[in-house]
Amino acid sequence: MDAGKTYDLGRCTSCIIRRKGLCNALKDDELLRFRRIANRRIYAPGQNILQSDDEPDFFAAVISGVVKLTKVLFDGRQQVVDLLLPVDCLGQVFGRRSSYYAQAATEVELCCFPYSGFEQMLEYFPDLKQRYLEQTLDELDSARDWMVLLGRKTAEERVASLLLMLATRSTITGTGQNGTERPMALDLHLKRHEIADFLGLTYETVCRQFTALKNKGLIQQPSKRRFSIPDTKALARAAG
Amino acid sequence: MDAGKTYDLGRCTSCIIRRKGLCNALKDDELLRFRRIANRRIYAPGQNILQSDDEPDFFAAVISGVVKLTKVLFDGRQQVVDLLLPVDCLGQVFGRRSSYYAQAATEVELCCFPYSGFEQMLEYFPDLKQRYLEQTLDELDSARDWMVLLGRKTAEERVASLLLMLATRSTITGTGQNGTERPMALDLHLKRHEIADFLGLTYETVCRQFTALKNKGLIQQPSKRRFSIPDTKALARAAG
DNA sequence: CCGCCCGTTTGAGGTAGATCAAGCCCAGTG
DNA sequence: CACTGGGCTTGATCTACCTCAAACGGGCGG
Repeated sequence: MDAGKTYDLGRCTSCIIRRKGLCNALKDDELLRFRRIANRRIYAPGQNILQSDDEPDFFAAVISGVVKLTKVLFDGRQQVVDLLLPVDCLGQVFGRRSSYYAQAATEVELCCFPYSGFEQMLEYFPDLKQRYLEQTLDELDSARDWMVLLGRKTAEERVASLLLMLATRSTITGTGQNGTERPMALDLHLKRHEIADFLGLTYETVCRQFTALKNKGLIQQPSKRRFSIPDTKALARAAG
Repeated sequence: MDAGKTYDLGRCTSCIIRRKGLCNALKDDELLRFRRIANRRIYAPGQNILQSDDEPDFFAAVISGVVKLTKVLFDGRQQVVDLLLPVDCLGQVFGRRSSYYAQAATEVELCCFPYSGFEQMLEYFPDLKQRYLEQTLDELDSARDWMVLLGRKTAEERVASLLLMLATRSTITGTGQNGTERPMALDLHLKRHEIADFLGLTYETVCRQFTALKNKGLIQQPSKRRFSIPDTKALARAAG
């Protein structure tokens, strides 16, 4: 660990994903080299990050905000295939080209690396590649879970699943310091229309399911975008 | 390449996936070591390869046949999340546990490795890990394509997409030696019910869409399980 | 403060696909 | 050969969700 020696890691030191993202696979001295090729970018809500036919130019980690990955059919039908939250990664390495659109759903801050540099780092630091592999395997798992949702769940189950997933991941929640249940909460920055495109529904249906869940007492809405989940288990049951 | 030297690679020499599977990342002398920990298994159609709650015991590559990966909801609703064809891999590395069922859809031949051995090999041969990473990224891409199908495509588009996908992958086709179009064909070993679970439909709907596609002349059925596609472009259009 | 616009909600009616229910085909078996 | 059972096909009806439409609400510029 090269104990005692310190490095000027600048913004990396205080970076909120330092201990969770890909870069956690790197020791401080290694990170230094990584940092040299990194630069941060900010995107406004709704702004495009990648077009389907763009020349790929960078690989990035999400630092804050939510990025929507969508695919679109010839006639405009859209499907959101992933929501990237802080720590998640974005970009096609190894020259692969597949047609996503990446769009900022909220204000988004990215930590970007040019492809070539990132690929060299993967080669150079086996732990980094290992980490990236495991992260990819996780994404594959959750994509498959989502396939179950899209193929087999009812509208209500889909909405419940989404809320549960977001509440679990975006842990605004105080997650009971004693480990016990405690109402979870989340801020929903997605429009009804975006939610619909993620769940394979129309926005009207999403709307109706929201009010249905509220009427059943499974969710509450203390403020405009804040939702809270009084009974996680019950919502999980409703989600299948 | 250690030219001139030959190794007793036994069955690996003639293995049909040697040049396409993960093991293609290994040189002959490396493969020798790989082979030592491998053993082949045959499964009968319908036989379970992995249960959701099994202790994971091996990692495997498909040599022949089709393996169905399915997830199932508490009340029995099923979703096939992937079809593994020759070259594809099966198994959860790095101690990850996620609840699939893997079932032989046809007679299946697997090339199996104990987890521990396989993980050591990954560590030891960077090219192997690289190859595995790329294969995983490919699977993620196709999972996402399938999400579009499940979330946004009509029944007819789904069936057309499946046929197209299988025809493309299982290349029975003579793919016109001059590169020109030529009717593609495929053998369908899946039951209507399994197809339905892959497409997020019921088997009756799948049935109706098959006859609809036949009536439109988009597919033909020369024999019981053989299908042929007279005009690939037209079917692709119907698939979205 | 008004009015506009964008997103949301709610209603009424239509439809793709699910569900329920018969027959059919054919391979395997006695 | 008839019998049986599993899978396939087709028909009739039902319904969850889509579509179309109208009203609502609140943030923002003038």
